[in-house]
Amino acid sequence: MRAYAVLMKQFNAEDVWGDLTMREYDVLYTLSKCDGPLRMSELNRHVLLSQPALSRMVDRLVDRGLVERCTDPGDRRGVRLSLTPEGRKTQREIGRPHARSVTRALNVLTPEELEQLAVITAKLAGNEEK
Amino acid sequence: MRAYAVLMKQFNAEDVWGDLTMREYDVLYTLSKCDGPLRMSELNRHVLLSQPALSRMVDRLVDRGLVERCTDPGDRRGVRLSLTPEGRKTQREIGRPHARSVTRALNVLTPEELEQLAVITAKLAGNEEK
DNA sequence: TTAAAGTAGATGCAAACGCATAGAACTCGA
DNA sequence: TCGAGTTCTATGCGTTTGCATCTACTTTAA
Repeated sequence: MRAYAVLMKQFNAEDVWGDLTMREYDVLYTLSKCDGPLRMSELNRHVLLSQPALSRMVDRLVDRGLVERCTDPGDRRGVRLSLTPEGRKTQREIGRPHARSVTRALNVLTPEELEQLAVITAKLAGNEEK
Repeated sequence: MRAYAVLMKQFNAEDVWGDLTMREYDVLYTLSKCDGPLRMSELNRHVLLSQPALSRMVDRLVDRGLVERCTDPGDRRGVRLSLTPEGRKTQREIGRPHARSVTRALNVLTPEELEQLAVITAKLAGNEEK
């Protein structure tokens, strides 16, 4: 957790975020990865935010033309979220320099350690239920 | 980051926090570790919060009698923060069950992986400057 | 078929956050 | 020793967050 705090502060201090917050970028990034529309609840699993907070954040991103929200035809109380072309563009523009920051931060690790970290985090993230 | 989000949501869902938030506990925990009074800025390095937010959070913890704030005699613009006995007690009461959650979460890792994780996070956290 | 229970997402509201900035204390060179 | 620059923490203010709750839709089972 200490490591996470340190890294996040570094990333946050990097001047690459344009007029997005890191959390907003996180949403755009997640949407850009799992292509195909995502459900609110799916997205919520990836982002460290409460469901109402995420709901309103998506509101704002929709208002700003970065995200599209359309009701799921299969389950009409659900929602399908996807990036607009504009949103995809924004994500890429910010993602590029951010990826460099991440690479730089991870440079202190040896290749074996990187590999180990990948395995470990996958295990931890996979352990979703108690 | 995915792993962090998953773990944090698990921990947050655990019903062990009493009337503290996780962030507040984080402050109490940090103070309990580095014994001897901490400076605001030191504390801020450990906690993922902006300086003003931390300042106000300490306000609240002082009001609630968990933390003590006295001006540093050596540098009179600075502040020395320490737990009150009450604060120490609260930290321990919450820390115990929380530690169990953490242990449980880390149980999916092998002892070697735990060791590797410790090394890796130490390296990442040590890399504070760009 | 239909009422009860369950699930997905939205909204009211008070509390907490971040940004910008202020104020007070220290430092250092002239 | 005095003023410019820096550092440490606090405060004003608009925005965002979380909790509780609500609405709307789906599922279950009688």
